[in-house]
Amino acid sequence: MEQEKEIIQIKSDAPDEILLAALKLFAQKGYFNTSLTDIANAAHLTTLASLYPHFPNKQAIASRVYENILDSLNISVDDIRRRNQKSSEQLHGIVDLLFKLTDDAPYIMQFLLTANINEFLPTQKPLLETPPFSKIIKIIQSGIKAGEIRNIDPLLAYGYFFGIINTTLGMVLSGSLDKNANAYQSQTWLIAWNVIAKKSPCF
Amino acid sequence: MEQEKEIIQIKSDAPDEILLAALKLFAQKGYFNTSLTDIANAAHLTTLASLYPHFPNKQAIASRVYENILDSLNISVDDIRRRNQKSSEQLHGIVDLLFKLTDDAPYIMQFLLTANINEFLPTQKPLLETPPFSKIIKIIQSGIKAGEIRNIDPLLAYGYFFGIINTTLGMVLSGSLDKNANAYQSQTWLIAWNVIAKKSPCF
DNA sequence: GTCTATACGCCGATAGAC
DNA sequence: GTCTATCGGCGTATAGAC
Repeated sequence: MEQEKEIIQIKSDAPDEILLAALKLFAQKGYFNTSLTDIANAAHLTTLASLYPHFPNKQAIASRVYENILDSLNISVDDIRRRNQKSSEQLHGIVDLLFKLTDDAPYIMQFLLTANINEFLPTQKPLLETPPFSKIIKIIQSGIKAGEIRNIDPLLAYGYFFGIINTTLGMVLSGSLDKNANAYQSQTWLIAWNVIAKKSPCF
Repeated sequence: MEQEKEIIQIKSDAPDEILLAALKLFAQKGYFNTSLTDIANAAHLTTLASLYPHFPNKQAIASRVYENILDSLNISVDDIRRRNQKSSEQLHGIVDLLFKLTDDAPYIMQFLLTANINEFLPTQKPLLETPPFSKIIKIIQSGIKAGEIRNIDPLLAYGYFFGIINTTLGMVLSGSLDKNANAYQSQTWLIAWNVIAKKSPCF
């Protein structure tokens, strides 16, 4: 997937071809069903031994995949926050990004949404404590302060909002929903936003 | 967890002690991080060899765990449908069940919500195609026909509704939300229902 | 049905030539 | 940096006594 490569801004030298192959396999089959031989082959190497000059072990590969995705997300979130003032606009930008990623870089979203990262990277922080996601929590907190978002526990608001978004995207990725993510975006955004918005007629 | 035992109505002979131990370990560490030795020890056997008179292999253990949970859920869903007429009441009953399970039988919910079952049971049907869950879809379809639920793709409605419910429960199970599930139930039900209800002031 | 002992295979990892 | 060859270990599974 060429898009994946661009989106997580990887150059095309050997270690990054490895990371891309690993991402794809981890997303498709899961970490434990993916052997180093699988990764080597997918990265056009004839043997797993060729991985070791680039990475010390299997976990390190998964770690780099994870960190690259988080770094890229973090940059995007920063960009979105800079370009937009209101929390609603910032959240809309993030939703837009996630829907685009689902259609253009499905492996990234599959890895983020369905892999249980702490099962194979027990030392890594859980998603919610990483920079991009704690920034999203901050956006919600700002929205509450500014009176845009209802005054509930920000984490609960996060759960409601991204529960809707992520489950929808997960069903697109798994094929349960048969159109691409883009087809559901405006409708899903509206519903998710109304769930947490203060001015919503809902509550 | 004694509750787990009752809820999935397992008798306490040897094979079921094995299943209970396996459920707990699969939920906590994941299928691939759980060895047969782990399961044997947790089930008070001194060696993994003692598992084999009861189950032919590791997959079979996981399969039985999965099937027992689904059977129990299926019975509960049938019961809820029998006792309630309106789709709203039936969904409320199911939400009630899921919140109770989260507090009383967390391993069951963890297994259902966070395990990627098809990664280690590739031959089993995905959750949404199993009897209890296809019945939930039917409840939503009935609600649409009856005018209780908005006229959208039932699968999308399922995603919105259970996106909110399941994500909330997942955050309780992971500790991201610090109270027990019961503390969030009424609020979360109201929001999830309003998202799909036709008469909601939302839409 | 539960144990001891053991076989077997796969996979992660290393050594060393080129 | 990529290869061939090989090691070591863990985890699944089996044989067979009791």
